[in-house]
Amino acid sequence: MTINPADPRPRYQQLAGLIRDQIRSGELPPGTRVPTEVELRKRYDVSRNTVRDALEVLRNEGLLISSQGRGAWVRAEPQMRYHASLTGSRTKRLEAERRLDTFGQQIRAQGKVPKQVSTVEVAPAPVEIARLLNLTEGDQVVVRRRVQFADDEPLQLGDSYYPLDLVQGSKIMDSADVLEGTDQILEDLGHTPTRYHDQITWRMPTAEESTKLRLAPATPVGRLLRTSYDQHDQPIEAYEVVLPSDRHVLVYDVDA
Amino acid sequence: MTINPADPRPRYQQLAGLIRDQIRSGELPPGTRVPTEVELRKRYDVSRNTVRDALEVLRNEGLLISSQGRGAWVRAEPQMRYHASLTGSRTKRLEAERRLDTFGQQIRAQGKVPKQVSTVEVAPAPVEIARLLNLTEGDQVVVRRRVQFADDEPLQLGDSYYPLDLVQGSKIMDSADVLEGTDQILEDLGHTPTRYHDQITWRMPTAEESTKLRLAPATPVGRLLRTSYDQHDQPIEAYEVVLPSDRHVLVYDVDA
DNA sequence: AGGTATTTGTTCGTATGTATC
DNA sequence: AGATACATACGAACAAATACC
Repeated sequence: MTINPADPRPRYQQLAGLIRDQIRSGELPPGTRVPTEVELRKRYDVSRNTVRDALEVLRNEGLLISSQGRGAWVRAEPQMRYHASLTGSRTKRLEAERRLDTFGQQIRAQGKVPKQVSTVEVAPAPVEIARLLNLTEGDQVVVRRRVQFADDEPLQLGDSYYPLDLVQGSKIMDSADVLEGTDQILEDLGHTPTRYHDQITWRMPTAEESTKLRLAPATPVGRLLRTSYDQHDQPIEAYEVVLPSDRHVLVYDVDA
Repeated sequence: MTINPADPRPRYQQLAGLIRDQIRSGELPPGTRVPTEVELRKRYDVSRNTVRDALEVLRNEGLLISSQGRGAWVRAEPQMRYHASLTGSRTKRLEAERRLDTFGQQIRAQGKVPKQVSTVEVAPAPVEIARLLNLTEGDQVVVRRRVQFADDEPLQLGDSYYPLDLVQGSKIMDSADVLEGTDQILEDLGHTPTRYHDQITWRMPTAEESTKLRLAPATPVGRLLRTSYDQHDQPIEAYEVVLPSDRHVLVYDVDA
């Protein structure tokens, strides 16, 4: 594999393509060191700047991470698997069917130490949330915001919204960690979650998210917006999680 | 506002910051032409390459669009959103994921004209696909690749992989559009899809995806990898869709 | 602890190509 | 056709961070 001057694509794009293929094929597995700029320069007979342009393309695709004085590496695969749902007959309910809220258990199951920093406030509902919870824009909601860590690495940002009159005075309004899980508390209040409605989108992070989650450049985030309904089919919670692409996979099992 | 050599940040980052602020403040509204590289070079007294590095940063953030011979502009706001899966009322059925294959119906339902360009080939299975289909790496699979459009706007890239001995000689190997849907054909072959296993990730697009999907810079893509299982719980298809963030929302309804 | 080599990051200069006006 | 503007590509030098002895 070499750079072909007759190829209509620019050299740096060709080179980016060659390296990308090596990553895809497994020839350069996640975590591997990429040859240095000088080595690539020799191997493909282009200038160092052209090598740099190629690597820049791959950095922007999120395939590589580089750091000054050390080198460049193929970015590692996501570690955290979210079994967001597990339904149905054949698989009955495995332990995977858990509220995302019970974050600690999922992290411990993966051999890591969970930590979270929570705040609770009462605020007017944002439009989108109000609509999901059948409220009028500006109605008060209780917001629990959490930054969640595994082994002191930030993993995700999770905000839960509850209609104020539903949870007023309950433990949910306590910013301390709720060990039994918020679902249990909702159930104690007479609202058992029976179904979820999930909307998944993805985008580039805001500067704030970037900081809080310590994101590498070119790391997009996923957004899972889950609405929970109780036994009367009333919406009782809207849960928004922001998930860095390099740390998560969402998994759904669905019956046809 | 000028570049300050004493500032610890590199010049191109400073310049990117200055221009970014002008965009944020509305001084450079969406759609406005950005000064040419040569003008910026004079105004801020840096080299043209440094100006280019700054503009590159902003292009990667999605704030600018440039085109050769014409100039650079502040990017205008995005367009339409497409629900990759539509949900109606609440039902037990997980209608979240009707087959994405029945692409045409969904598009027509939104008053748009569907179109798709398909190719079919037989190729060795990539590692990840082989694993999902219970094959050995390198085993042959049939690959149906589609670029799907709505009103001549590209919406998504969808590749289906089938074990070769399962579909050999069937209509699936015909690159013509399969009007009844590939699920129907699989059923005719004695394999009824009964459950799906979905994995969702997101990342930055490759240059090729960017071109095929006509993506604006800094538009991340979602990737849905769906494995279908038949009545004997044998994997019969792996389906990979690449979905631009500005055109899709994934929706799942899940029973607790 | 200290110094040197290595490696990526920044910045300039320069030339040429290609698309657009 | 000519001018303008962005794109590609090379060379060069130095800075900054890291690794190694």
